[in-house]
Formats: sequence, structure tokens, C-alpha cells
Amino acid sequence: MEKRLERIKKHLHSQSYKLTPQREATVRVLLEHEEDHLSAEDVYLLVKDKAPEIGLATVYRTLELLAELKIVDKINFGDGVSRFDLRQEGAAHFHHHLVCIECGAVDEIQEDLLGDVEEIVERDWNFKIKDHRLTFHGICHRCHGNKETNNE
Amino acid sequence: MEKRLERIKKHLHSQSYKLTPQREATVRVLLEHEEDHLSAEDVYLLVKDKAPEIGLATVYRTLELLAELKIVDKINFGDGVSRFDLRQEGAAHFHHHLVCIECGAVDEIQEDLLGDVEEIVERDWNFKIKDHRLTFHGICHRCHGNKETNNE
DNA sequence: TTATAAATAATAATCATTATCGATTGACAC
DNA sequence: GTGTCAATCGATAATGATTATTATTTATAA
Repeated sequence: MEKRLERIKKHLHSQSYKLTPQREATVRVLLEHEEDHLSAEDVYLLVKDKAPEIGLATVYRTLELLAELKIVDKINFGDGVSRFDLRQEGAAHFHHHLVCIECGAVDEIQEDLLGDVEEIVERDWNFKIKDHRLTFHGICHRCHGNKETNNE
Repeated sequence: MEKRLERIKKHLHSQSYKLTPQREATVRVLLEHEEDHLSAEDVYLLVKDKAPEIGLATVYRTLELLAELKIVDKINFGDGVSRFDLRQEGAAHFHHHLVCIECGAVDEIQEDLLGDVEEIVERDWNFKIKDHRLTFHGICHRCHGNKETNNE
């Protein structure tokens, strides 16, 4: 964790940004909640535990900065808030998501899966892919197990 | 076009909803701008030409209703507004999008492409897929042609 | 026609996000 | 150390998309 923080610090410095205490506290929260998909408000509340004097605007500014540097990805599941997700270090592509329409859980798929599809899109549509967003909506394995869903 | 409108009318009636003049005007705008990805505000302004007395809230309500009935899909490209896209009649799956980071153009991919991927996800993650969202961000064929992009 | 529920227009309210602005901080020159 | 400058910050106002409210209108059917 300290290693990743150190690398993020270097990444910021390479772009002439500083890792201020507020930014560090924000990054730490993201590192500690890597599995979650926190909204800016969520992050704000968690950061306040570490740095009670931090302002909401600073959290927004920091998340925006981290997104710009591709350290986090800003995603939207259609519920009216943006969520922030740490990009896997060294991952060539942004991971995918499984959103359960029963319980609301969001699971991640780290596997690429889109290799062939991207090849087709680049060739047939002459489109140079820089990033992607893939989200499946459906019933997760937990809800799926709880009750038989034979309809449709 | 009238045929599709008629079918949408039937679809509404089957759920005990009426195709009021305001709703009809809204659907007509969507049919006439099938290629576009209009925001609620966009739709509102266009509908006002047909039905000047319509209220913004009615457009929102109508779009929400149409989304609920799966006649349109609500999508979000991360620019702060929801956009509404008519679902292709008879299409098993929602189509995909290519968003150009140069010019902002949004193109559609009607081909499925995800068949194999969905099979893997359903099997390996035990996730019952009901819907999906796939968007590629990159350089479209128009911008791609204008200047050589050899970086990266 | 009259009762009733659905739908509407106008507009107020909400909520996430962004902009503003004065204060603070840290790096560096002197 | 002190001054200067730019980056950053906290507080909060402003914005803008969306939703809720409410009184009114419309459609439907007895």
C-alpha cells in the first residue's frame, strides 16, 4: 500500500502536482476501499475520519485530478452519482462491472474479455479505441442462488 | 414511422398507459432523431415545436415512462446529462456506442459482438445478464482521417 | 352530465457538482 | 528570517439537471 502511494506520489510530481495531506488522505481512502465503488460524497465522509478539516470541494478537486491522471476511473451506473474506482496498476484496460438489479451489488471483472471485440471495432469501424466502459445489469450469483428465477 | 408509433401506442395501452398528445409528440421527436442521442432538454426543445404548451416535467415523465417500458434506453456518457436512445425494434440487445474524444460524435454499433463474452460471464461469474452497456471512447474515423495520430 | 382517476403545466425543491474568493501553505530569493 | 509568488485549500454560493408538489385540465365511463 505504501508502495502504491509512493508511486502515485511520483506520478503526481511528474505532472507538477503535489501530494498534499488532503490528497494523500483521499488516496488512502481509495486504496483502503478498492473493492467498493464510492461516490464523491462517500469518499468525503471517509476522508473526514482521517482529516476532519477537509472540505467537500477539495475531495471533488482531488478526484477530478486523479481521474485526469488515470489513477482512478470515473464511472456512472445511472443512479445519479459519479463513482470512483482505482485503476489496477499496470492494467492495459479498465475493468468491467456486474451490477445486480436485485440487491444493487457491484462486482468487478478484471479479465479483459474484449480483445476480439476491440479488434473488430478498430478494423470495421476504423475507430482508434482509447478506453472503454462495459457494464452488465442482471442478477448476481448471490441473488440468483436465493430464489429460482425461471421467468424470461 | 406511423407503424412504429402505432406499436408503441399498443405497448402503452397494454400497460394501461395512454398515448396522450404530449407523449405522442415526444415519441415522434425520438423517432425523427433516432440517430442522435438527445438529452431531456434537447427533447424538450424539439417537442416544443410540435406542442408549444408542453412542460419540461412532462417530457421528463414521458422519457422515464418510455425507459421503464424499454422503448428507449437511458444512457450516460459522463457529461452530466442523461441521454435517451430508441431501442431498435426486435433487437435482442441494446446497441453499443463509439464516443469520439476529439469531436464528441457518438456513433452506434448495432451488431451484437458480445455473444461470446456474455456466455463467459454467465457461466464463470454465475451472473444472469438482463442488459448491458458498452461504450468505447477513442478517435472516430472522421477525426482519424484528418490528422495522423501516431502517438501511443 | 357528472364522478373519478390519470395526466398535465407551472414552478418550487432537491441534490450533485462546480465556481468563487479570501486564507493558507510551501518553495525559493534575498 | 522575511517577502513573494503560485498552488492549494475551506467555506460557501451558484449552477444545472432532475424530481416533487399542487392546482388544473382532460379523458373515460356510469
